[in-house]
Parts: sequence; structure tokens; C-alpha cells
Amino acid sequence: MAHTRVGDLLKTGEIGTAVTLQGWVRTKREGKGVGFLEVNDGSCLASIQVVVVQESLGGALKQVNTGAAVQVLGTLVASQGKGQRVEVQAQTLTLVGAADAETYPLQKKRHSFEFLREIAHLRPRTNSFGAVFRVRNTCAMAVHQFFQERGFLWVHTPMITVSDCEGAGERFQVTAFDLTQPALPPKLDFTEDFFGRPAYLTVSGQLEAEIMAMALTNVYTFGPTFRAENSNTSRHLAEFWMVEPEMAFCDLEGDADLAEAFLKHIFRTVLEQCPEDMAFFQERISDRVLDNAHKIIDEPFARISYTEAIALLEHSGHAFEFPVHWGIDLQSEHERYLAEVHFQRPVVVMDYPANIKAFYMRLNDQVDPQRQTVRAMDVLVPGIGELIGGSQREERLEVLEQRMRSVGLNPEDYWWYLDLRRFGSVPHAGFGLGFERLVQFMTGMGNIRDVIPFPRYPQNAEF
RNA sequence: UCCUCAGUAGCUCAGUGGUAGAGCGUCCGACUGUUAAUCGGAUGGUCGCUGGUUCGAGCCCAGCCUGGGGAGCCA
Repeated sequence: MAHTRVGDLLKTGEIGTAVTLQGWVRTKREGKGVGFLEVNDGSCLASIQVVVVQESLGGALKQVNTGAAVQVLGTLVASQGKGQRVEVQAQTLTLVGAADAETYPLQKKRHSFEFLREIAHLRPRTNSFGAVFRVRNTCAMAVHQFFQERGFLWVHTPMITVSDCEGAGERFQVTAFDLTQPALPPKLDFTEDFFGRPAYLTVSGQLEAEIMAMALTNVYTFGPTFRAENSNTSRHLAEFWMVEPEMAFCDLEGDADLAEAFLKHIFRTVLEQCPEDMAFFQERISDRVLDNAHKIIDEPFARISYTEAIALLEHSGHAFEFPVHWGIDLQSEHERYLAEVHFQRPVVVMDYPANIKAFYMRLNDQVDPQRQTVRAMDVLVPGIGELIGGSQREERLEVLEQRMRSVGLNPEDYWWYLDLRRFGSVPHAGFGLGFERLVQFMTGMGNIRDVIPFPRYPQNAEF
């Protein structure tokens, strides 16, 4: 059915044109002679006002309540009232789908995000969530645009893996066993299972992305990722989307350069394409949203080494709950001090101690044996903390094997990963970005569960 | 998983041992080119669950459940 999007009508609709409008009623104001509907179709933040003359359409208006789906045939006219440029003078009003006013949960008032989370099937119909999902969409398109313009290939890494690697947290097991039949042998025989061995949902596409980069040079993944951690925070999900570029012939500095250009591009694109939604977040969610965005776009990121960061924290005069000394992993309070208090903008911290980072990160040349570091980098941002984590990968076969053994991994289990170092190995680097954290940072939304349509977290998989 | 705060009407909350409340929503009416409409009236409750203390518990105690915030793990 041909119809006109609300966003087009409000922005560029010409007065006097006939329109077919379809959408959902946000509110109704009914008087004796004339009634008003606010109709929204998600195409933009604003709703459009529909004017209904009671004597001709009053009967139809009676049935139309908040939440109802309607179709309006009418004419776009200049608004007599204040608050909008144009409005639709209705000739016919059709109730497409009724909504019972007494039981429809959304009212024309502000609702708490906690309440809306319980009705995640209806919350996209609110201003806040409409704005979140439009911005999320624009972020996703900007991710692809950024990499595609630079010749990166989008590669599809598996969601089911058998490699017991990465050490990146608890995994969800995947099995074809019927777990409702407890008549299992004393010891599960996974050779009888679907893949012939234990299998899991992926916690990262990085190792496979490295394979692809060793042939295609520059690649990225963008897809769902799963962690079975019992994390109950405003920054964690059990199912989230991750962006992982991987570049051959690239070192850590190139990796950090890419991360910075990447974030600048995403923010610039969203500010250009979603100005109304971003203004909404600035006004209603967090008054730091636009300031954050402009700092990302306009200012170079701060860059310091881990060792410098530790010294900076030690001399900050700030009393931290977790004492600071060389060798600790940076705690949330440390990351936030760096990004929010000291630099007040994103900061890239590089060259972390080897023993707090993953086995695949490239060892730096030893300057001080007591202070062995690896080529890791984290991008820390105000409000969120770690937004991006990346590294230059260890490309030297012997060093990598040694490193794996020292952390208790069996190199034979990673034969294909090591083959990449046996045949045509090159320096390479990449990073991982939690997509929801990006959207969270972009919009100022306080809880990550409110930037994904259907959040999964412990004890919650409704909808 | 740990710490902490909370759970009372559809929503947001008040009620600190003695008859269950307000605003908003909803419904009815009035009024009006309205726009968080306005005005009047009405509607609305397993006080999270279970047990305990007490003459008497929304309130005190214990356990559990659910949610928020913080922490850890991480992206």
C-alpha cells in the first residue's frame, strides 16, 4: 500500500498535497468540534498531528485510542496551531488495529526504563527507544561504510566453535544431546555428540578473522557474540554484537590509528544523519552526549603507555579503592579517572604487562625482565571505560608456542592457528569493539540492556 | 558471584505498630484549534512470596523471589 512516511511529510511535505498516512496513535485530544491525533510511524522522532473534524469523522475517532494503528487519507495543510509546521487534515480515518485504552501499557507520560524492559515488545513505540534503534541502525551502516570504503572485506566467522581458546570468558555449550533425558553415562561421550567433541557458541571471531586476514589482508567481522558470564551490570550482555577488524602488515600504532579513525567516522555519520535523535538524547538522557561526540570527532585521542598511565595514576593524588602499582590490571575506577578526569576524552593505553593479557599478543622486546609487556591497546572513553580492546598479534612461531605453553595451553590444539605462523607469517593487528557499548556511549543510555531490542542476560531471554 | 538500595493502584511514589493514600493514566461529563490540554466526578489494592514476633504488621524479624546501583569478569 503506497503511503507517506511521517518523516518525509514533516521535513519536505508540500502544503496542499494529498497524503495516505499509516502509523500508531501516540495520543488523542478530543474536543466537541475537532479532535487531534498524534501519529507516529518510527520514521523519525516526531509524530505528525492529524486534525479530525468531529461532525464528519467523530464516530471513527471514538474508537481510536493511544496505541491503535490507523490509516488516514487527507491533505497536508499549514498548521493553525503552534508547535508544528504542517498537519494532516483528515478526510477519512480508518482504525486498522484497535488498542484497548484500559489495558494498553504505554501511557502518554514518561515511563521508567526498568518498566519498559518488562514490555520490550512495546517499548520500540516510545520516543526513547525509537531514537535508540534509529541511531543503532545508523551506527551499523556506518561501521560497514567505514570498512568498505577502505577495502576491508566483511567476513563471516562461525558462531559455533570447538576451539577451547581465547580465554575470553565462560561459553555456552552447544549440543545435540537430549538433555531432558538424564540417562547419561557416567562420563559424557562427546564423540557421540553432533560435532564429535564439545562445541560452544563463539566468544570472539578473532582467531578466524586472523586466518582471513592472512589471505585477504584487511577484513572485519560484525556479528553476534556470546558470553555465559554471570555478569549483572549495565555494561554486559550474554548476547551482543562485536566488530573485529584484522589487518595484515599492520602494527599496534596502525591498529590504534584505525580505531581512532573508525570512532570518528561513526560519530560524524550519526551526528549528520540523526541530528534530531541526538538532540533528544542530549536533552532527555544525558547532557554530555553532544559534548562527547564532538570531542571524539574534533580532538585527537590521547595516547599513553600503560607504564605512563600507572605513573600518572600514582601521582594523581586521587585515593583509589584499588591501590595502583605497575603490574595491576586497570580497574574501572582507574580507567574512568584517565578518561573522565585527567584527559576528559578518549585515551588509548598501550603496551600492557604480558601476564595480564592474552597469549596471542605480541611480546615487546625485553627492556626490563621484570616488566615484560605486550603490544596491547585499550581505548577508554568517559562513562563506559573500555570501549575497544586490541593488539598486535604474535607472528613469531617459536615465541607464540612458548607463550602458549607458559599459560598452560597445548600448542597442538591450535595447529591451524600456528600454521599461519609457519607459512607466510606477517605482522598483523586488530581490535574488538562491543557494538552495544558504542551505541550506549553514543546515546548516553545508562544501561546496555536498553540499546539492544531484545537483551539477553542472566535469567532473562523473554521476547 | 559479591556489596548495597528497593518492591504499596495500570505507571511514578508517599505512608516507620492502630480503618490503604496522592499525582498521572483509564472511564463519564463539561469546555476548548488542541499539543504533558484544562475543569468536575468516578474507577482502581493478594502492600513481592513464605513463615515468625505482637492484642494488632504495609511498617519489626528470618528466609526466598524480583528489580535498580556499584564491584568482579569482560567488549
